[in-house]
Amino acid sequence: MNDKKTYSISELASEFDVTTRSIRFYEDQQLLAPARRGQTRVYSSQDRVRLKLILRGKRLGFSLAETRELFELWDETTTGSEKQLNLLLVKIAEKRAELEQQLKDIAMVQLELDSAEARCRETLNEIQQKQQTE
Amino acid sequence: MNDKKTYSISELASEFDVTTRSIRFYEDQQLLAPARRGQTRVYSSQDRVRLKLILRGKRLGFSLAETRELFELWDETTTGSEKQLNLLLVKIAEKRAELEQQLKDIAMVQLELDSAEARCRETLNEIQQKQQTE
DNA sequence: ATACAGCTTTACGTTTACGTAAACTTCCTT
DNA sequence: AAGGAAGTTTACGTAAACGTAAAGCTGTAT
Repeated sequence: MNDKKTYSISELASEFDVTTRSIRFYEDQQLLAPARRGQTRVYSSQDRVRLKLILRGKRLGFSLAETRELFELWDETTTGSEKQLNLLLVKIAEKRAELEQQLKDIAMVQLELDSAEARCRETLNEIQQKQQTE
Repeated sequence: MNDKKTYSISELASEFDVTTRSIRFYEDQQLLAPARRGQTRVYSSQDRVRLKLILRGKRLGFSLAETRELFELWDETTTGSEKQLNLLLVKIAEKRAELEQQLKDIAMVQLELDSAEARCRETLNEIQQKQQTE
């Protein structure tokens, strides 16, 4: 089955370089639901994967609400009714479109960085030419 | 030279589907600096480009502060000192790394969407099989 | 002349995503 | 037994990115 290893909150926090406060907040926002041993949170490897996904979403500028929505989509892939599932396919397509827009945006910004770097190097060259002739 | 056309704040707002409030806020945060005719803002085509860049940054999850930093980098490509310029190259490299991380993240999320879609279609098939045999 | 459409500033309100502090339990170590 | 180290809840604070009035100026169409 799945890795049966478990994690404490601070293990996950240091592994992913986030605060425990953040992890608890994600739980508060329904993005995580760790087990408890007494009142202590015990994270499974699935929980760990979810955390990884949350942080990945953040790097792409997803809000926590958006990421939670994605999780809900995923969860409903097995349980949903026919109508639900068709709606899901639509939402998945929407997310795809979003990602492709981001790919375009990244390509554009990369071009801008290329351009900035080129100008930067030109100016540096000019400066060094001057210093040679002085 | 550059397009000498100018734009009103509401023209830009409707073109890019943002509120005038947002545009003024970007100015407040030093991301835009339109000319004035009397007290009315007059946006040049360069201003328009900057706005486009701001929104592109937003789609990539950049904060306004980050985008402003990028603008400052760009502006300094002509004026900076040698030390400045070398520091700039470092910053540009950092941004590049960020973008490449985002590319990886997007690829991963795309795989997850593939997977979700597949599961979705499977479940739909099962449902339809059942309906056939009933 | 007035009305209104579009611009302006000022300023308080709101949401998101946490930070930070206080006060408490639990378990281990010295 | 006494004190940390790591966990917990509760709650107020904060930065970012605007939303949302309120109140006023400004050109122009009726």
